[in-house]
Amino acid sequence: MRTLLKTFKALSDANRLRILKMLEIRPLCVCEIAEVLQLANSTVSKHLSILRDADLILDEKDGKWVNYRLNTSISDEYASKLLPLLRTWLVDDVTVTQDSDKVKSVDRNKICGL
Amino acid sequence: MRTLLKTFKALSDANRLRILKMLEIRPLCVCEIAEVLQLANSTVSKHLSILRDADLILDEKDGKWVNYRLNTSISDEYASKLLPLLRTWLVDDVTVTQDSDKVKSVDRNKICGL
DNA sequence: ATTATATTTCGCCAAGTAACGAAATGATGG
DNA sequence: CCATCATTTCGTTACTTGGCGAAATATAAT
Repeated sequence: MRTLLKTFKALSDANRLRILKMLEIRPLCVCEIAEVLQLANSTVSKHLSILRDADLILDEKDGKWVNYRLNTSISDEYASKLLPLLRTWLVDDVTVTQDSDKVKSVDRNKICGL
Repeated sequence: MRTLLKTFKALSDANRLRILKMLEIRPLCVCEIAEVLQLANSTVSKHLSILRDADLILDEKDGKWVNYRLNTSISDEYASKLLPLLRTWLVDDVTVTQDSDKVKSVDRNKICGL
């Protein structure tokens, strides 16, 4: 129950859903996500830790960056069922499609060092 | 997005998950649920309205009672996918199985008029 | 009609959550 | 080693949420 609740709570925030939909395109680092969502890096970092605690995403160090990507492990009871569903949802959502466009053009080397 | 968020938020509370699992057994009225969960009727009524707003359950007047039951409509985008998943989850949860036992023995004519 | 019962709505309080900036942490590159 | 940059953690603030009891609503029974 505890784990399932953690998962649903993680999915109960608009910015976290936007992050998950962005990660369907490709892995992203904190500052790329912060740029697209127009949120402080610390806020995005918090959202990512909540998604990671719910086993919805995984993190991977890559030099000075941390890449976050969807957890596609089929052994995970909840993520393996919910993430594929989410992939079929919000496909026509205006905000989500705008985010996707931004993700495709964003470059971490340009935006992070502001 | 708004609708999906409403659905996930509705699923993000332990008592509401317990209610949904109880409704897998049979339709229930407010006071039966309140008896099993040991919560005030007004609290249960609030939970039920949240689940109803998320289209996860339906209500049906039955004399002085209101019966709540799972929304099994296959046309509902989110409920039709999430409720079947939930049915496969929490099957071994101690609290949920205890609730199920209580649901099978509870009688609205005995407990409601306290 | 009046009383009783089931449910909903309202107002309140305590606990949890999302946001930010500032400070702390960890890794890179001179 | 030292400076830089990405990320995380911390402290604060505003808002949301879940709980209750009391009052309001609606139906049933006398």
